[in-house]
Amino acid sequence: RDKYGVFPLRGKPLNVRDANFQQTMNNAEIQNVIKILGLDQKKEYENSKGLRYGSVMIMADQDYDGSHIKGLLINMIQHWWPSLFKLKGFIKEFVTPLVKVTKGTQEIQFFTMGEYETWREQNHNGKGWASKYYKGLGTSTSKEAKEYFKHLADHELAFRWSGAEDDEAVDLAFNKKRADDRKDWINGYDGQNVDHSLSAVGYADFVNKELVTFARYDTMRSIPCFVDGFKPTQRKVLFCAFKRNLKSDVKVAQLAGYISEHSAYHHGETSLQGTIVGMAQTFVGSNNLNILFPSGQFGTRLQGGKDAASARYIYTRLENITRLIFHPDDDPLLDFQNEEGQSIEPKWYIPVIPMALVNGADGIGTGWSTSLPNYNPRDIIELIRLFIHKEPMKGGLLPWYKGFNGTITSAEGQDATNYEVVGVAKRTSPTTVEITELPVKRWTQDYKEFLAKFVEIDDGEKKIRFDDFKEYHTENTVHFVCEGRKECMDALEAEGMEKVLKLRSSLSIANIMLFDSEGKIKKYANEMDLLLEFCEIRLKYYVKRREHHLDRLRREKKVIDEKARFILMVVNGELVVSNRKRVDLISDLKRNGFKTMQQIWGTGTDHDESVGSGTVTVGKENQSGYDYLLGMPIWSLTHERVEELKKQLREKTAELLALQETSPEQLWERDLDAILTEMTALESAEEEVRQAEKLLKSSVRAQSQGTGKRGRGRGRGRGRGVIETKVLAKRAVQEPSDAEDEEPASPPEKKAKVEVPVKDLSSADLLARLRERQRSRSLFELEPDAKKSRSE
DNA sequence: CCTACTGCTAC
DNA sequence: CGCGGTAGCAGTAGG
Repeated sequence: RDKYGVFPLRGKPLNVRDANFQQTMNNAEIQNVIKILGLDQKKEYENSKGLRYGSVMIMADQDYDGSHIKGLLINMIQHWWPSLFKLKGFIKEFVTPLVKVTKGTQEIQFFTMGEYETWREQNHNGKGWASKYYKGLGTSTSKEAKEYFKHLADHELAFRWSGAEDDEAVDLAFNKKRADDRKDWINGYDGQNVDHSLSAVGYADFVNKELVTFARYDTMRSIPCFVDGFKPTQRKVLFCAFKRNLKSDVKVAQLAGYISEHSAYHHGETSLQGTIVGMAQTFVGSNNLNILFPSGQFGTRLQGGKDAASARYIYTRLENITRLIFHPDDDPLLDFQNEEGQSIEPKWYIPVIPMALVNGADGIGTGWSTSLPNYNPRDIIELIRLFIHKEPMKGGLLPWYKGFNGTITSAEGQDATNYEVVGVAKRTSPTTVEITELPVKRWTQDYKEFLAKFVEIDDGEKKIRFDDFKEYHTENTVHFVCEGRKECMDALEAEGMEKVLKLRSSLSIANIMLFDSEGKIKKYANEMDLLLEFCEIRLKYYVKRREHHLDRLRREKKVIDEKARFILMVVNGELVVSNRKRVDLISDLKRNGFKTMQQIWGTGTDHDESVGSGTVTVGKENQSGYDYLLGMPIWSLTHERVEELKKQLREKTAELLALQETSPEQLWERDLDAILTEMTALESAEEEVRQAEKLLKSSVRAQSQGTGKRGRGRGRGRGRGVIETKVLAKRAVQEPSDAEDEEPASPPEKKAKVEVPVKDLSSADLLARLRERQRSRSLFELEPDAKKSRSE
């Protein structure tokens, strides 16, 4: 306690290299470190004299983000106190074991995966030893921590400066302007690791062997794969939704826990919860086809989804369309990964349509970032059909966002990478302008603050200003009604409403970076480049799918065939099974040409036979391979059973013939049709809700007229403890004059009971009913499995 | 013209 | 339990 000080950092420290003065001065973490060490900004240090400590030892989790944190701290010293950076033994790190193995009282710890793997190879794959992975510092117990400090020398690793290349390495990693250099840095990584068993490591080695692994990982987790459009975390969500067969609602927080457990997710659950919420959002500007259903408040366009309720209040399940897009027949073709013996999500899914284009993508990694807008699934499907019929996929696609009422057009004169997105404003009377749509990803709340500037100042100087504006938005639509003097409105119109009201924004497709099917990062010139590559791989996978299932059906048919023949021989007395030696029986079967399970399914396959009445697993206990015959219950050795099998055989044969006569292209088109049908159903349900909302809105507005309230102010922020739709419905009935959701300061007017027209009741009611109906729409049987899911 | 913000998965 | 700070890149909006 007299000689050591401990200071816990909170998350990622500031990258001081290109931060401005203000930001660094305001950064509490940096200021604390300076104060604790007694650092002097201007001083050149020849030794640690004048400092309050002789050295700094960084102790971070032994994971990628831990490496990043070490790097950021090194970066700070290198940038501000190069003399200390060079000072021998001033910066050190504390290394903790990654894996410990125990056998009785023996214990061995490993500081690198390399060491551990070597040991395993030399020790019969670690047989007889129990292994424990240390995922973070928190995995270690207090007792272990004390052990570490007792043997400090084993855990201490000093950083060593040996020349300009060390400074260059840190600059390469943290200079904001060197993203392109970092691309080469990451691509050039050869897989080497820092040897944590040594006593010192050079800075350049740290950067090139350890920090680079963070950079690589950061890019992989932030940038999606073009095949399914998912980042790894999103893929884990879908994998677990399938694994859990998520057909009935589960709490988002609970689902996140399930995913952590079943897909080797090693990060914080809030981050994961955010990913789940993002996959279920439906507001304009989010998903065109959400694969998870949002049951509860998942956020709206009012605040770009930031207004989502907490993960413990909201529920989700698979959308009906999800399994139509990620077809179960493709599952056997996927390359499922393995982590620490656990089968986890595949390298990528192979959706029927390119989901990367449908829902777009945004991501920021190290070295690379990506940005891809959304496109219309119907347009995409039309182009896919052209591809299927080997016609040229002429024309391109325009970005498209479901529910967006403005326009998106190719920017004129420019290169083909820019689009213009325009909202909607209309002069509806000499003194009125109505804004009914904002550019995509301009959120209503932000825009309201912008509009407020038009009413703020009345210095007589401003040519264009509003006296007032009112708001009649819904969750899904924008509606500002701006009132002002005729001269102002004339001036506004003359200058161009879209320009002055900032209803124009642009959208670029110049940075479409995605991982390809081989896991290599690749730049796509435009959406058609991506679509074409998708179509090619997808068609290959329809060929594969067809072959796989033809093969499966043939083998399944053979099993039924053999069973029927076997039973027939038994009941006809041609084969005696009772009271005989096992070996004789088996040689009888062989002589009669019966195939073993292994012969039918090929060697090494552990196929579950689920064709007959009893389920027999091959190759577990009995090696004869005839269990599927000899293991049949005695009561199945009847003529009736033979008839039943014959019927099964006919069905299998029909199925096989049908598939034989279907081309891969036809399979694809069939899947496309199914998606379109479901989309149509979804859209009509949404349309009903929209109509009901419209009806409700118009009646509310009619009632609110004449109250003379000003639709201006700071907004009331988040409604706490209430769901927005309920507020809407409730207010429509009880406080019609307050329906704009405004004026936080003034208490609700005390009124006598408001007469509620019948029309209102019914429209509010209708809306609620429709929402509920949409909510419970399901292709699947709902299962009352609350208890089951808990036990899982 | 340069700065600052935006988006998103992570700490 | 909610809020807020940090990284990383490319492009757009703002002062």
